[in-house]
Amino acid sequence: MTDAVDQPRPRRATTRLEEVARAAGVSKSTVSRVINGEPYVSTKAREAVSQAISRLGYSPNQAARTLAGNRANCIALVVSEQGSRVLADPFFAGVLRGVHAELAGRRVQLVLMMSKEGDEQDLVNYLCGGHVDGVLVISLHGQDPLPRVLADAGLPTVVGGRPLGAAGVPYVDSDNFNGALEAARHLIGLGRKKIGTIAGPRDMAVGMDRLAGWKRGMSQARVPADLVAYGDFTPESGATAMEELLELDPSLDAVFVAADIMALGALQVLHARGKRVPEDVAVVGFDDLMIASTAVPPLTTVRQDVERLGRTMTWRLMSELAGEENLPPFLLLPTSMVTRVSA
Amino acid sequence: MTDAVDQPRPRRATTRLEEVARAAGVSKSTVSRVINGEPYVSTKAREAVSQAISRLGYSPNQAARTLAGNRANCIALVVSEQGSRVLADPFFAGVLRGVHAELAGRRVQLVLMMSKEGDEQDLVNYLCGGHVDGVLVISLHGQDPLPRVLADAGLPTVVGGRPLGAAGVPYVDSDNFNGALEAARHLIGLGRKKIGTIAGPRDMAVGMDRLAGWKRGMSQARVPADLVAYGDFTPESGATAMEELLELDPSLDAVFVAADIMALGALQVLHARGKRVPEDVAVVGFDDLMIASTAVPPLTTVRQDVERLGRTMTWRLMSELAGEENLPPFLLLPTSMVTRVSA
DNA sequence: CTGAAAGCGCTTACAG
DNA sequence: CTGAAAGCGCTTACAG
Repeated sequence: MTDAVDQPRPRRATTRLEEVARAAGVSKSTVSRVINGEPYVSTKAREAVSQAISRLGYSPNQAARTLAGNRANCIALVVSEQGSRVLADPFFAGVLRGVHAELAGRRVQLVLMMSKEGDEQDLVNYLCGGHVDGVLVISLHGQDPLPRVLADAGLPTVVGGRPLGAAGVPYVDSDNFNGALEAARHLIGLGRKKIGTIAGPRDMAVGMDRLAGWKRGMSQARVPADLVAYGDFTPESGATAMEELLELDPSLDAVFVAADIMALGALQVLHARGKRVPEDVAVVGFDDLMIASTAVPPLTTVRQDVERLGRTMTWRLMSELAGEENLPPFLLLPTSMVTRVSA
Repeated sequence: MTDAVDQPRPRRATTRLEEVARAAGVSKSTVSRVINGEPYVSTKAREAVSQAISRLGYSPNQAARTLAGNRANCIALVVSEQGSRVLADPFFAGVLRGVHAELAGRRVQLVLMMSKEGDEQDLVNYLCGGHVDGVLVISLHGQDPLPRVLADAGLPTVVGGRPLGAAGVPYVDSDNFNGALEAARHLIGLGRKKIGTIAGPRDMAVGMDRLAGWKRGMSQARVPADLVAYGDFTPESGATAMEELLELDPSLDAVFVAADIMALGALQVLHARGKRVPEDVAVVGFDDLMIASTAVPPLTTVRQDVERLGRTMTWRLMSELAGEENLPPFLLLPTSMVTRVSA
């Protein structure tokens, strides 16, 4: 049970606030005020403290700050274990980079947690136990009530991707609907007549929204939208779905694949079936992963800015923590078509 | 400067150890002992406490534990910003998954930090300030002295990938040398005569070791090893390097690419030049990323188990923190050839 | 603008 | 095996 860190190591010799106070010739209170950027400190005191801090290489003890200040100076990024395997690594890494970029300069640490099937209660206990000031949640599946639970507990929470099971909790998402709509238009503009789609999972908002956008684009142009197969954001599922579509309609001449990673599998099947891309079948992906540009042929795709998603989530959360009001309940980030060779 | 979390929010109403003690009819000391799995507690007391804990949904305040116990129950994963962009996302995500898997069940949190050019001192101050019990470092470049500095400060540190600038600091790495050697043998076994390589950066151990392994494999078979071009673990650099090799020797009939991600670029160039893979040119990659199997043609590659790398690093660090002795100074994880179509 | 003092919620010798 | 008490290093009213 308690595997933690067993060894009772000796107290590390680190400079404390008291020593800074002594060196600067002021009280601990004043040092604390300087550290926390409070306004009512004389310039003289402020400078003396700053100098002492850098001379002594002082770094405040976070545990003490948290305990005394009732503020963790720390936010959590929660990823559903399942999700991290599926929605794929590039997504996760991109969000993480954005979160970090936005956190830079703020004195806030990021704790990473993965929610495992069965551990939910522990996770909620921990998060609501005052260890973090707020939570960022990504890779939600189905009707996962986690964000709802956290928000109800009064913990500021921002979700990445529209949460299906937690309406009302603030979220940031790429504009999947319009991105997919644009993809459909692009294909239609190319003069394609038999346009299919490989959609994402039916229990994820990202799957639903991209499918809905594609359907809207098709219906706006009065093109039938009945060539639909589903995948789960893996290349294998993309391959299988492509085979299904080809079976449904061998004369299909275009396909919108709701994720680049599935498009890879689809391209492989088209290649194996002797279909030339884009001559016989035009293909549009979604995401614009690094691999889209090196696919054979280079993949035309709908770009979403995952790093910006991470930045925006973090900004939204930090704004709330700073007490800002009238924050938007959700934010939709624009996508853009990247035209390469496949369509 | 102090952007932190501004709002002085009301103290969250959370159960404390004292309430658990009262509910269980014992002292705070005894509750603490149960929580920390100490031996000298009567079964009766232990059970009463356990029940009270789960009934009250108690979760210990980590800040208080850290402050009182001089133990952070927290380790840091430090990624060099530059590295995270280059050595690529799948690597990072895989390591992270392994770290988390190994941490599961231990009461240790993971704090993620990215080291930025210029921030080194802040980072070192923070890490050495007692906020974490140990550090995992990945994606090191060149002669980065960070691990050396941390280790010298007495902070248990484990590096992922052989650290060039910090000899003596414990590390875990894939056996890049032997993996590359095997790749060379595979190509030679196929009867190829003009075998080139696209190596990784010259300032990274992973680049050096894979190049050295390939050279050894070539020299063991008395095949000249002079067809070498360098890339930086991006598809673009792989493409450029492939062009260089083709220029060096148009009759080249095989290439070992030191990373799948570069192999993607190389395949693209071969395709554009009308070279059939594997008929005209056999290609072997390294890593076995998800995209290797969906490359056109599916890529034969040297598999490294990145998740296991993360697990092993974590195990090594936690073992040290637990006071275990005679731990290995470094660990090399085996790689394996995955034969697909490209070679 | 500044300082003395209380208190955050735990752990840890110490005494029993 | 158990409990009372001190103390970890900060922040925060409070009084000046």
